[in-house]
Amino acid sequence: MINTRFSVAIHILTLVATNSDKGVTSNFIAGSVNTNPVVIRRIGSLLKKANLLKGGPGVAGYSLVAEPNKITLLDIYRAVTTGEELFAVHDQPNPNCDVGKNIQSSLDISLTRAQQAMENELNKQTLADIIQHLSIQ
Amino acid sequence: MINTRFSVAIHILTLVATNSDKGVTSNFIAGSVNTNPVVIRRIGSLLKKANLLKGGPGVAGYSLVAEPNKITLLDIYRAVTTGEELFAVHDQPNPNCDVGKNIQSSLDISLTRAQQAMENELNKQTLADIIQHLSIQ
DNA sequence: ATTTATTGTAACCATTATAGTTACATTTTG
DNA sequence: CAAAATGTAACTATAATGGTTACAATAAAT
Repeated sequence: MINTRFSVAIHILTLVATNSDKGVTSNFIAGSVNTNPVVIRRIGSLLKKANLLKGGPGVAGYSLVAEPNKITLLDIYRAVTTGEELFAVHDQPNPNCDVGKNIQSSLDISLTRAQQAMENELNKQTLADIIQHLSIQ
Repeated sequence: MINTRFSVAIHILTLVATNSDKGVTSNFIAGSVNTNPVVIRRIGSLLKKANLLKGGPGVAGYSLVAEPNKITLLDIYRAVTTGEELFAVHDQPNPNCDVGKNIQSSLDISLTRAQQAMENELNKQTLADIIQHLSIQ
């Protein structure tokens, strides 16, 4: 299971997008996510490195760098999973076995396709879609 | 990152498929995967519950229930991730916040699509594809 | 029948990841 | 200068993961 940083990151960006009038502080966000403000700042830090969020020490609250319909879920996913693979593959299969010798590259072909398919779908959806789904419950 | 049980499960089934003459024991498999036989038997147990493998106490080695081209990677994925979601969502968002109140169902819509896309791709690939990739390195 | 080899599973352990927390330096605003 | 934020290091508790030992249960071979 992929950890909650991705869903929390989406939550953060959604709050910033829908409260652009107020100062959306880590404290405010933590109250909505129901966690500690440091957890928010930690993920906020990743989102800033990915150029999705603005803000900094002294500045009260975060703001978006781009419009919600320009921020894809893939952008957010990549921000919080900095380049890691979706599927782990076991380390040291036996090189003296025909299967062990080649299984990693064989797995790589298939698992990369699955990851690609997921990322393609994330790339079709934006923060604006998330916001829209909020209202039509 | 998804744990190595999935890739080890594929490795196990590949060995069983390509060594149907010999008795493919947990010991033999462990030597190829490079782990402890109990780890293999543990995953083997899941694959038996999913009706992908045959074998049992007293019987030396495992054998396949179906032909490799009838076993999809999705079958294997489902066997080792017994029904759990791909993406974790944080637990208790604040119900007194418009975003917190609805974010879980909004996330569910989007993340389910991404999981579906991945599973659709896994469903297109079979154990036979894995075996074929082994030889064309 | 007895021996042998094997699987199934419980129990335990070490390592790692995760999320929460405290503390404090840094920075901007007023 | 004071107040209010953020950034980040450091520490903690909890849980997941994979490895290991141990042993009961089973089937095959002799």
